Amino acid sequence: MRDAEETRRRLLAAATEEFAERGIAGARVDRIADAAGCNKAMLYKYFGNKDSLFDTVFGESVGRFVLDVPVDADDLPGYAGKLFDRYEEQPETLRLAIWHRLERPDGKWVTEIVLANEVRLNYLQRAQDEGSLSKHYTPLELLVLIQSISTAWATTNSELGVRTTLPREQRRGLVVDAVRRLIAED
Amino acid sequence: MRDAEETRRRLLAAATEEFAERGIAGARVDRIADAAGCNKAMLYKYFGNKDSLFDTVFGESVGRFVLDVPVDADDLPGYAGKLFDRYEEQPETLRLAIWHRLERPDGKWVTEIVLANEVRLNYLQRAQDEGSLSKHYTPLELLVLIQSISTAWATTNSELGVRTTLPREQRRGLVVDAVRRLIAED
DNA sequence: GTTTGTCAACCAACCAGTTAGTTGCTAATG
DNA sequence: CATTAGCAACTAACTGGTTGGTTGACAAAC
Repeated sequence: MRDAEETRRRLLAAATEEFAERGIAGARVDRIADAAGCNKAMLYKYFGNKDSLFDTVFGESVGRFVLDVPVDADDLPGYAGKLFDRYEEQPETLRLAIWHRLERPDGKWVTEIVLANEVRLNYLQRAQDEGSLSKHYTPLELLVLIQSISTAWATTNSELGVRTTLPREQRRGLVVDAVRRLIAED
Repeated sequence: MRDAEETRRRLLAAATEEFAERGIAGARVDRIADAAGCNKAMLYKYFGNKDSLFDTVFGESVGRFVLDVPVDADDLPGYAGKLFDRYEEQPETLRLAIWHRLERPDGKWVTEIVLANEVRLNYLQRAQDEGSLSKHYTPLELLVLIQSISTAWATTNSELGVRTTLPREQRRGLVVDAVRRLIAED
């Protein structure tokens, strides 16, 4: 106890879980403080208010994600597979991103995402210039396609009930195969 | 005034807009009643409570969607294009579906979706049996892929800033082309 | 007169954010 | 070493406003 850094970390962890599960409007500040085993006033001291707490949570989440899954322009199917793995293992990242998109329509751009996108686009552009990557799609189009395909299973409505019927390895296989097909030279 | 059916319809329309924009937790019952030009009491009389109002809104939304965009197993790229058009023209449907998935984790299955999926899967299966559709992917896999690709632009983070830079026809073209590539016989 | 639709006012619970006061650590002082 | 002043970490209790949901009085239609 009485360790500011540690308290801050516990609050952030609790907030990540709460926001990922319930979103901004659904999250309860009291629940976060309780889960972190400390008082609400600490939360306001360290993070200002609910909204900026979410911003911090989301920023850190994106930061971790970018570090964990660097783009590999010379093996996009493999890159898509790694994205899939990451979304399977840490679904909070994706949930936070979706909450952010839905609940912050006019929200300013998150610098972490802007930078990550620039880096990715540059890599893809270079790979195309070097001839190691098909030019059928532009870098932007590729990014959009890979992003959506790697999250395809996670964003499918539960009524398809696939999470139980199809094993993870098979779902991963689809993601990798689809991206391979898209960038295949004909 | 004094038209029960009309009042109900106005409430439903207002609720659709409110829920699509703010989700279940973020929606405000008073705002819905105000926007419908009637009193909160009517809302509770017709729909019971906030949650079941959302259920009604979502069910009707899915129903309309299914009627508007019937599956065409013999022209999946065209089908994906029509899905894309529908998501562009009436984004509420997709937003409601996402809110539903996020805020109703343990929610029972929506019968409208279950039925629609069965129909779609059957069509795809039949097309494969008849030989008019590639068997590279299973019907389920095809459905998941088409779904995710047709919503790719709508679910991309705003930081790519594509909504302004790329014209709609070009974004549509990507969706159609990607599906065409996926089901092409090699 | 009875049924049905409408509404303002109301309520208890809840919620984000604040405040005034307490606790425990540390380091300067003697 | 013992005392204590200062300060950051922490807390319980409170506040002002909001929210989902209800009620009872009234009005229109039949």
